[in-house]
Amino acid sequence: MTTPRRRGRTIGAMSQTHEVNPGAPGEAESPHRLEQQRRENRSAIAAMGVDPYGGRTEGVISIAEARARFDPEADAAHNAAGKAPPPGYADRRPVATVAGRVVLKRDGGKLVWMQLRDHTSGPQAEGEAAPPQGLVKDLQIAVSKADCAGPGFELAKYLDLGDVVVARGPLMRTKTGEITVWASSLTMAAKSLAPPPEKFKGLSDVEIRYRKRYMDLYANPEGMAVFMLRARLASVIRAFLERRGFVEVETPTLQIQAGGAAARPFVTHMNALDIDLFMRVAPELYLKRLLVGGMPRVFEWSRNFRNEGVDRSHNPEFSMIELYEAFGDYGTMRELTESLFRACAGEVASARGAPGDLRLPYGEIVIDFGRPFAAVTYAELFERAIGCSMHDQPAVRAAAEKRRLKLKTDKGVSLDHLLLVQELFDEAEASIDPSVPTFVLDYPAALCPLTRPKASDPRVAERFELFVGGMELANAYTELNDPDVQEAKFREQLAGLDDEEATFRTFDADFVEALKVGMPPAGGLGIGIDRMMMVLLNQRSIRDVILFPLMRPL
RNA sequence: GGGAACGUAGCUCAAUGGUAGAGCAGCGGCCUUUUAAGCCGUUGGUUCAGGGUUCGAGUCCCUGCGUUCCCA
Repeated sequence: MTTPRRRGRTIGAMSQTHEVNPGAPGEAESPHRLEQQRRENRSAIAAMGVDPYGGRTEGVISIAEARARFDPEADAAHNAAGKAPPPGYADRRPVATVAGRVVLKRDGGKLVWMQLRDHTSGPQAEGEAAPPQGLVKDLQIAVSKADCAGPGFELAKYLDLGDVVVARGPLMRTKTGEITVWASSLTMAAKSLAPPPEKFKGLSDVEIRYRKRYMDLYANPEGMAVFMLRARLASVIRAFLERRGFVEVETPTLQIQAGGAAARPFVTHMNALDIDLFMRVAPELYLKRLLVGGMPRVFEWSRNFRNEGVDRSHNPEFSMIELYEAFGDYGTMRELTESLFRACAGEVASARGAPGDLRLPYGEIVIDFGRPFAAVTYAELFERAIGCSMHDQPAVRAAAEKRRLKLKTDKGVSLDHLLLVQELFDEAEASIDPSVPTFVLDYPAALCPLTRPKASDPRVAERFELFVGGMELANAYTELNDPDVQEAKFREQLAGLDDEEATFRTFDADFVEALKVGMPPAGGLGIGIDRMMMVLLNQRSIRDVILFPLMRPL
């Protein structure tokens, strides 16, 4: 067989399996010319006897690991030995096997340079101190005609940007100072038939980044860094909760009734039983059943589904940590929340290379998770922002009028005092300093019917919300455990529903049955994980912390 | 739900209503220490889709599709 000498030249008489595939379906749309050229290069590689799609490979280490293994002394000794090493000289340079995508290629004739990227690496532009947080610089490999065994050198000539290769060789430093794998072998792991994004500017079209995350992750390593860190934070959260005795459980995602939150559910249908089912909007009512059963501390990493709008801080499916602690209350939840955020911020600080510095950037601001979180009661915040007591009914109505809020419902019914308070409270929320994590405590009892009122003042419920970066990130309660009170509140809620809401909100009789069995007093907490990640990882949109956000089909 | 902006080569972006361009990628050539390698040559377009105005539309108007931002 003739070994191809130059890339791109048409290869004749090939018997390999990876020739251009004329039998592919959809003949009407012939491959793009760039894809066609890559198919030809694939054929050329196959003609060398190299499988363009590789196979099992032992001993591959990450690029970060390879960089860490570089030994300056062994490299210096090797250089000192010169081209004619003295007898008895042994090359002590560590040998690394690395795998990655070819993101840059410089063909110098008989010496081909490439930059390999994996999940631990990214580009380091001139003048920049380091690649994005948590990543090392892409690793250079050199493929020399003289030193690379087998078809490796010829293979290098035919590689396209975006191909995945495996290189093995000693770790050395070039005379310009760059740590490099001087390849003794080079094999193919995957041929990329798709034209790659711009090699320097990456992929900046946000729509393509969300729709084709597989391109985004390698073209924009800062995105990779976000998702790798998100995964580490998930581990931190689980470890934190387990250390405190919480048990991770899984409860139904498909529910007969979508309870636990006032949100519009997705509806689906089960054929076998011929019933409609709802995707859960919250795991709450099942987790509380577990407290009844005797599990003292439970949490669920819950994917919730809410059939509502999509914007910068809402995706129809989102992750929430929900947890319940028997014999706790919203005070124990507050301590837990603050400690958990601090633990996560600490992990981010370490990844940023500044362990212990919990001042994390978020857009234009810096959020300090190291200082004690601020706390203010609902009533105080209301009065400070609106200028009157929330209990002063005429003043509240006047404040609402002044702000041209609508004072009547669509049906012309005059809005109740507490609803006006609630409307005005949006303005109070907006007045919270986004750079200071702030607990808002003690909501009006009438606004949270599933929460236990304060013994000292039944007008307020033992509930808090945590605001960070201008978003509500957490919500906690002292849970109601009196079945009769719970049932009455449920019925009261249902009575106020319009016809549309009533179709998917029904009375959860079994949950009341469970409370009759007896649920210990408990604190409950929900944390919006995606929003929490936005704040910790400095991402402006929820779509930047969700791998595959919902996109309208094209 | 209301308002605004954007959609041009594989990617990143230009183009007063008047011949659709550049950089990168690609293709051909040279090169064994390159660094977004370099040098010479070169290919590549249904300007999101569909209507309309005009002698002439990437550009102006309308509708649709998609995305982003602001507001509620």
